[in-house]
Amino acid sequence: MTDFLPPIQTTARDDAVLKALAGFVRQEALGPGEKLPTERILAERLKVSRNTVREALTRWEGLGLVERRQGSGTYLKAAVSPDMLHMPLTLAGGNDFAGLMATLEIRRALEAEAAALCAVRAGKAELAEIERKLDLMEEAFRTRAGMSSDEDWEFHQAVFRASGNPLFEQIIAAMYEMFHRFWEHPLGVRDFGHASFPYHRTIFVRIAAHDPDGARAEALKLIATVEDDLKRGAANLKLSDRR
Amino acid sequence: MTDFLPPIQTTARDDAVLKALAGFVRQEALGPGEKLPTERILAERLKVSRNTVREALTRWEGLGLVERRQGSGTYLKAAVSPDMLHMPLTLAGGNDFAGLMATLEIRRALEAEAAALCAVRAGKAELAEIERKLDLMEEAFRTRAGMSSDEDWEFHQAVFRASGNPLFEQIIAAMYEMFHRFWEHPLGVRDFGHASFPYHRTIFVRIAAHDPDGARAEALKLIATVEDDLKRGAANLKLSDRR
DNA sequence: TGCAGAAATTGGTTGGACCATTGAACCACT
DNA sequence: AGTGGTTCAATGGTCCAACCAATTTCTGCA
Repeated sequence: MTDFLPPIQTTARDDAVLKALAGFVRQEALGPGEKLPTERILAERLKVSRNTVREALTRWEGLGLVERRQGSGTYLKAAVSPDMLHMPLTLAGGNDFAGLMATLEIRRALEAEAAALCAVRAGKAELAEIERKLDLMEEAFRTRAGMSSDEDWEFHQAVFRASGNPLFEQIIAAMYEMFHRFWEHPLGVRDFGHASFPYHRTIFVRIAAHDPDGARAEALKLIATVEDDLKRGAANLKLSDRR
Repeated sequence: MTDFLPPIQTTARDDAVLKALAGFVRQEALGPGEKLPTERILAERLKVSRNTVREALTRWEGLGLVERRQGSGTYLKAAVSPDMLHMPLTLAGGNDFAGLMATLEIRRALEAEAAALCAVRAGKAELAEIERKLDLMEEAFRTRAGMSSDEDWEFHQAVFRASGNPLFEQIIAAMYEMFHRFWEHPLGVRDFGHASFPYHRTIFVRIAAHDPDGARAEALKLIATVEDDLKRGAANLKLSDRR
């Protein structure tokens, strides 16, 4: 009675185009930045309409795999392989306080884990790079008497990169815009992020000591201070104006 | 000299179409499942070609915002607002052992944080739902004498859902396929995931006790056992056949 | 040689046409 | 009444041919 019949698949033109194109990219060993055939040529070779090719490429463009430049051509933006994992995340109302807190929670998760991994895996070169970013950040903090979002971000990026897992950097990079939209306009809180400053060095110390649990704990403390700042800012301005 | 001039928008037809459509959806208060105007009507109303409308809708379809059914219409799949944050992530090369370990590290990060958030936020209803899934999983474990990936997954999903942050569930859902590609063929390890079984209940206990740090620690233990299983499996079969 | 303008290339858009699928209305038969 | 088949309009999917707009390349003059 409850027999499960999966729906059959009849036609999937543009998907087939994408699969063929992925195979082509793989065979030609095309990397990021390289140009792939023009839409007209693809349409002719694949025996489909140029319109169909465009729909397929639009999909890839939406996924950030490819960049189209009018008059020039279509270029790869990222490595593409047949077995790729696509994660289109959509956060409704990305402009309000709740949306920012949601992304911050993701950041806390990743930041803690990346710091812990970093403590296990970072070699001398990675540690030196992280410390260099840390020095730059502290220097900027002294001269300009406050947190500098750029240098701060570069420090965190260095940690993510040294985690040895490219996924961390990718995910966090995708959220960069979201974070910085508020970093630049920190809800009217003076000295926003000020409280998080000391934890940058403590994180580094725990990483350098190859103490994953300690690094994780310090990272959690850092995000907690940022979260407190945000909550304070949200309390200051009543936020009733935002839709 | 370094004046930052935002690039002017000379032509951005399909983006404009999407913005207009988002405004329309908002004004008409359309929710998931509802049908939006046909491509022909949209083309006529917006004074653009139907092809342009199609490209715009293809973008939304790729983002999972919309579903097209030939002969029927185009339907909303998720809430859509003009200020939405899209984070299309594409993770390459998830088919080898290193790729799986990389995703597992992401999962550890999210699982730990979600459990902690859950301990803070989960109400009676959410706790009951999680325990229900837990009971189902333990029942399946007893009757079939082994871990059941479906019931196991549903338990974790319930935790993510109760975290109160939709991003967790989205990210983890996108990785579901990747995890299960190996779950089903567990590298020749007998009783794969067996060691992780007891931690499911300990996680729940810590969540129910509203102990975020405890829940986080238990979640970390659970993932650690899975990681050990994987490493054991990778050591068993030499893995030299996988590209 | 250097460079401005012409020409070719390439993605973006348009309008129109036809196909494949869907779903509702209708009809015939039981 | 209900079952099944047919018709038909609506809708997304594909195709074609042309033109527009941005970019690149070529060409010829100074």
